[in-house]
Amino acid sequence: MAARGRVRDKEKLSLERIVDVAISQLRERGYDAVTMRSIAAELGTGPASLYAHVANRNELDSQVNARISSMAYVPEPDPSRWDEQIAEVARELLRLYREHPGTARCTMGNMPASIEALDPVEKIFAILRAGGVPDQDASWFGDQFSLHVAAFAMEEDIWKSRARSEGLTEEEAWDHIPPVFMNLSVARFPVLTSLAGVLTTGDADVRFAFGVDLMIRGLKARAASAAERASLPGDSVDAC
Amino acid sequence: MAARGRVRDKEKLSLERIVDVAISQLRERGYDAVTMRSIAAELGTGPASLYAHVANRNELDSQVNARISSMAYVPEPDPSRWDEQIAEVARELLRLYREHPGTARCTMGNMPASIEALDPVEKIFAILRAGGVPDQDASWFGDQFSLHVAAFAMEEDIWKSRARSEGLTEEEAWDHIPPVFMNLSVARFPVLTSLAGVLTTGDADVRFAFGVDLMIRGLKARAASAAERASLPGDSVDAC
DNA sequence: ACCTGAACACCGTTCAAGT
DNA sequence: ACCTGAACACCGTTCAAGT
Repeated sequence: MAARGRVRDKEKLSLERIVDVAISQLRERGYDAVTMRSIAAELGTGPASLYAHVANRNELDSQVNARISSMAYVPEPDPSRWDEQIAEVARELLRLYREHPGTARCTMGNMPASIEALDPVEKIFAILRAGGVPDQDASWFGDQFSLHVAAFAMEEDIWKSRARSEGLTEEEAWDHIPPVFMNLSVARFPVLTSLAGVLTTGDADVRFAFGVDLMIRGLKARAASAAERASLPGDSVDAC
Repeated sequence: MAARGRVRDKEKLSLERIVDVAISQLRERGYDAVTMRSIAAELGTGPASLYAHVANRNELDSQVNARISSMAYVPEPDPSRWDEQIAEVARELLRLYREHPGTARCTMGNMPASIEALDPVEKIFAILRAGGVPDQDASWFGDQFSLHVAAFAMEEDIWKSRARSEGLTEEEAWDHIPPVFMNLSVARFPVLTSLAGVLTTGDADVRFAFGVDLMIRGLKARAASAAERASLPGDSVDAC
């Protein structure tokens, strides 16, 4: 029993265990504090051992990204409410990034990640297709939508890390913002100062919902205007 | 003359010179190769000297971001074509990030940056206001729009850096993508495989224009629907 | 094939000392 | 106030050696 069950608590290294530890450390210590060495240490070995399972730090990030992505729940397509379903997916992805702080920074620059991470992507495109979104629009939307969600999560994560490293709570850090806009020169920033109140209205969730809403409404608007005349994305854009 | 003009070619350190060197190194070597030490070396001193002008690496990034942002040209508001003007601003910002590779990574997580960097922001809000966009929508749009543009530039920059570090040209790196989608299992990824052709259609500029177009159209669509009934951002979103 | 210890070539930042 | 040399406490990665 003793000679088997836990002779040593090293049960062989594997990519899976490495990613497990990486994600748990990401959550507990934040992105900057997780290193090859800290991961190796928790696994009871030296950093060199990790390189038998992962090519480098970038690939580790990519694997972390794949793991998080593969955890996303995406509903079966319901054509009558594809737009709400896309908004739901956005919230689900943000929820996952938040539940595993630090992982958003592994995502940016690592898209589309690995093949296992494509399952949720497949489902997102299934929803768009069920909703009748034209293939080309759906394709580009998937790209920009994923980027936007990841960027929001990353920015939020950096913001929180920074606040923490300055010894502030999130609320305290937030409280530093409104005065900045209030105290701007009215002569130099007439619009910004007049917007000061509204600029700092709404928490992260509201801002996120707004951004996602913009993209979904934009997609619908394109379909509507395509009904009149065939239009390319550049439409109002590559005129210049 | 010799005793004055260039006794030594160290003409006093300053934040300005440090940022100058940082940006020029960012452009030439890419984000990862620019360090406090490399900047100091080019200025003929040691890394410790920089800390008299900049608190830490994060603040240097923030200063680089401020410098780049302040270079953005934003046109005077023309109410009749505010939407095209916003698209122009997006292209101008992307152009700046591209002209100074590596700086996009200084921007993410550093918004809204410093006060000097707010001049372009003021002008963007002036265009939105001239276009009749409601204050709250304009405010949230400015936030999500800036994030989206910075994220696009950052992703592109990381992508290019990665390609370069693997000894590939951008074209070669791009060529690796289509086969990935082509060779997916049709059974597991029926939608993705059917979209393979269209997924890899369009270069970076087209994708960028598409994303920006979505956000602008979304903003207009919100105004249109607000005409019928007062609506909050959550509308189709915080139902769940 | 997998794992390891030790080393290499770096980092950002601090600090006492100089001017 | 600004600058410096030297050091501290780290990094990611490599490599010869072990199993």
